[in-house]
Amino acid sequence: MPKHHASPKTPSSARERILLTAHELFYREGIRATGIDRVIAESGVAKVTFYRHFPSKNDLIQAFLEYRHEQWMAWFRAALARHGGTPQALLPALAEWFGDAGFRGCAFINSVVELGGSQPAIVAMTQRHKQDMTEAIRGLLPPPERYNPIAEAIALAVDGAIVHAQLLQVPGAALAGLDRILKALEAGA
Amino acid sequence: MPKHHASPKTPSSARERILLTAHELFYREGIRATGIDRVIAESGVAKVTFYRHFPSKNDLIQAFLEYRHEQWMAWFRAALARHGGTPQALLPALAEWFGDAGFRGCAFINSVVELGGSQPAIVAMTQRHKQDMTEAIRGLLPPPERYNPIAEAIALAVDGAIVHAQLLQVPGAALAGLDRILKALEAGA
DNA sequence: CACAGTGTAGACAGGTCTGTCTACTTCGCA
DNA sequence: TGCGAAGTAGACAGACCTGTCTACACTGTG
Repeated sequence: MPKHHASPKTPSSARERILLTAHELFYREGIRATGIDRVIAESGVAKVTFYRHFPSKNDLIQAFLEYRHEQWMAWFRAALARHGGTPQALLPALAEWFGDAGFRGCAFINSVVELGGSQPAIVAMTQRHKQDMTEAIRGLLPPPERYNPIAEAIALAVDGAIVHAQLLQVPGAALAGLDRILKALEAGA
Repeated sequence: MPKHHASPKTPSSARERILLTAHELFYREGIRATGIDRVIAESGVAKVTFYRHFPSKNDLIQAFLEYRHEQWMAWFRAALARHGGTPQALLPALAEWFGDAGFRGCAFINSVVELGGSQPAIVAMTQRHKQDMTEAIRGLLPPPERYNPIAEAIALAVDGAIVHAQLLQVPGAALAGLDRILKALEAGA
C-alpha cells in the first residue's frame, strides 16, 4: 500500500496534518499506545487546534478508520487491476502489502481487537470495510452466478493470510497457504 | 471452550485466583483495558500478594497466555476428537466456541495486536500456539504424505474464520466460508 | 515459643492519559 | 481598523495506571 507522504513543505491544513499523523501512529503503534499529546507534538498543532477539529479522541479514531478505508480500498482495487484482475491477482497484490516494512496487519481487525468492546461504531465500520473488500474480491470472479458464493470464502482466506502474515512474520508462508486455497476453490468451481 | 469455574467456595491458592481472574478479564475486556487493581480486587488478594506471585504485569500477561494455550489446546483436541477426528470436525468444534457468549476471537491474535510491538515474547508464544494448532489440524488428515502441506492452508482458513466470527459477529457465515474451503481442499487432494 | 512464609488492607509516588482552559498571535474580510 | 476564525504554547485538573512500601495477621514447623 503506497504511503501518503505529507511533505514537511506542504502547507497542509492542521486537520489534515493531525489525521495523517494519527493514521501513521495508530497503525504503527496501536491506538491505545498512542496518546493524543504524541499526535499533537508530531503534527505540530496546538491542543486547542486539535480539539477544535476532533472533539475527542474517539472522533479522531473514527476519522482515522474512514481515511484508512478510503486509502486501503483505493490501493486494493488498483493493485488487483494492476496484477490482472483475476482471483490470482490477490497474491501479488497482498505480497506488495505484506512486504512493506510498515505492515502490521489490518487496521480494522486491530481496531476491533483494541476497542471493539467499548465502541460499537468501530465494529460497524469494520463490517462495512470487510463487505467492501469482499465486493472487490467478487469483482475478480468470472460472471457465472455460481461463483458468487465463493467471494465470502476467499475474503475469509484473505483475512486469514493477513493475520498469519502479521503473527508469524513470514509473508511467503501466508501467501503460499492462500495460493493453495485459491487454487482449490477455483478447481472446485 | 469450557469455562474453568473457580467456585467461590474452592480454597484455591492466591496465585491461582489471580491467574484465573486475569484470564477472564484479559480475554473479555482486553489486556490494556484491564488494570492490575481490577485483577487484584476481583481475585481478592492484596497488592503485595499479587506482586509476590507476579513481579510485573508483563509476567502476569505471559502466565495468562501460557495458561490460555494449555486450556485452549486441550479443549481443541478434545473437541476435534469428540466430533470425529476428521477435517470436517473443525466445523462443529469451532461452532461450539463461536457460539459461546464469551467468545472474543483468539486470545493470541488479540494479544499480538495489543502488545506484540512492545513484547517480543508474546509474538513468540503466539507463533508456538499457532504451530501447535496447525499440528492438531495435521492430525486430522489421512496418512498419505501429500495431505501434509494442506495443514497450513487449513490453519490459515481456521484463523480467517475465527477473525470473521469475531469481526462480523455472524458465526454461521464464518463457518460456511470455512466449510467451503475445507471441501475444496479435500476435493483437490 | 519463635520464625518464615504467606496472607490481609491500603497508602503512596510518579507517570501517563484525556480533556478544559488561559493568553497571545496571525490572517482574511468588511 | 475591528472582528472572527484559526492558529500558537502550554498550564491545569482529575482519572487511571504500575509498582513500592508499611503495618498487621495467620499458619505450619522446628
